[in-house]
Amino acid sequence: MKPAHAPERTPDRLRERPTWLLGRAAARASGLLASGFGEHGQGLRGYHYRLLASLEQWGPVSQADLGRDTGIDRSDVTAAVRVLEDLGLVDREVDPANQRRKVVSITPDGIARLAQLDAVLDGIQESLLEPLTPDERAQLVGLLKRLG
Amino acid sequence: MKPAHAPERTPDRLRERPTWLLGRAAARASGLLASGFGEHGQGLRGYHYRLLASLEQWGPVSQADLGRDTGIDRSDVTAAVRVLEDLGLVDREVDPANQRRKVVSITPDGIARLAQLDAVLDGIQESLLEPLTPDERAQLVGLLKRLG
DNA sequence: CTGATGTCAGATAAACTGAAATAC
DNA sequence: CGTATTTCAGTTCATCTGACATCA
Repeated sequence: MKPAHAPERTPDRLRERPTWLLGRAAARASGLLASGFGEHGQGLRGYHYRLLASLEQWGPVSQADLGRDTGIDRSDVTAAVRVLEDLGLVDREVDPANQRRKVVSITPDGIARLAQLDAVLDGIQESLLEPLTPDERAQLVGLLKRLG
Repeated sequence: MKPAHAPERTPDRLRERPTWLLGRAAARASGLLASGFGEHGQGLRGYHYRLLASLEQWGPVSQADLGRDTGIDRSDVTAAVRVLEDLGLVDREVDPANQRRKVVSITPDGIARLAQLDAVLDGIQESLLEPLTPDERAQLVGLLKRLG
């Protein structure tokens, strides 16, 4: 009775909406990311990558600053840093000049792992942007940066 | 002792990554969406909007098809449709030709509500895309569509 | 029997909230 | 005292998984 389900019946109200398109693209990216990190990331997730990237670039900082730099809530930084510490990817010590602070720094293992994760991300990025030419990719990046 | 926290210390590894930029933009969009729908949506969320939009455009369908059209899992369709039904925005009846199916259709109230939500989304879209010119917005939409 | 459908119960990842202890 | 830091516990939203009874 019922005709076969049409493959593309996304409502027009969504089709052209930037909010929707952004959500779809981000969902695809995060799907790729989850499976990529699942295979090669050994339990690490987006939060961990962000923290390692920040530590590698900016050097040791307190957890609170780490949260500000990466846009991760302090309470979530706590848990993620503990994971990284247990894996030996970061060190953490109390700041002698301020006993409240715990200064986090990346270890050589952490730097190596960051490089691996970066390679994983390169692959993800490639498959995500595969439909676009290099020029278009740069265009997209430029436009997205302006939205920040 | 410690210098004031620099405002922009997003790691370079993230700054230029489409995956990251997409995530940030989508997060901003969904934040705007949550607050916009919170104020004017009377408890409705993204799922409900998507379902109403699909029903309005394509007419009555089974819940399973509704899920396929909107990219919502059928288990989530169940809950969302129940909410819409309780609000009188959709009707639901068992398909007489196929007792498994429940055919969902949008009501006049649902159509009116959809129009309201659409207006809310217009506002959200405007504040999200405010930094871009009309040409750039169209460019962005075009590029994002190609990623699907 | 196979397969589609609707439903439920629960898990997940990312983000946020509120409260507390500690140190400045 | 007021404020910053870390931590814990709990919550939200969107998404997904697995199981199950029903019916074609």
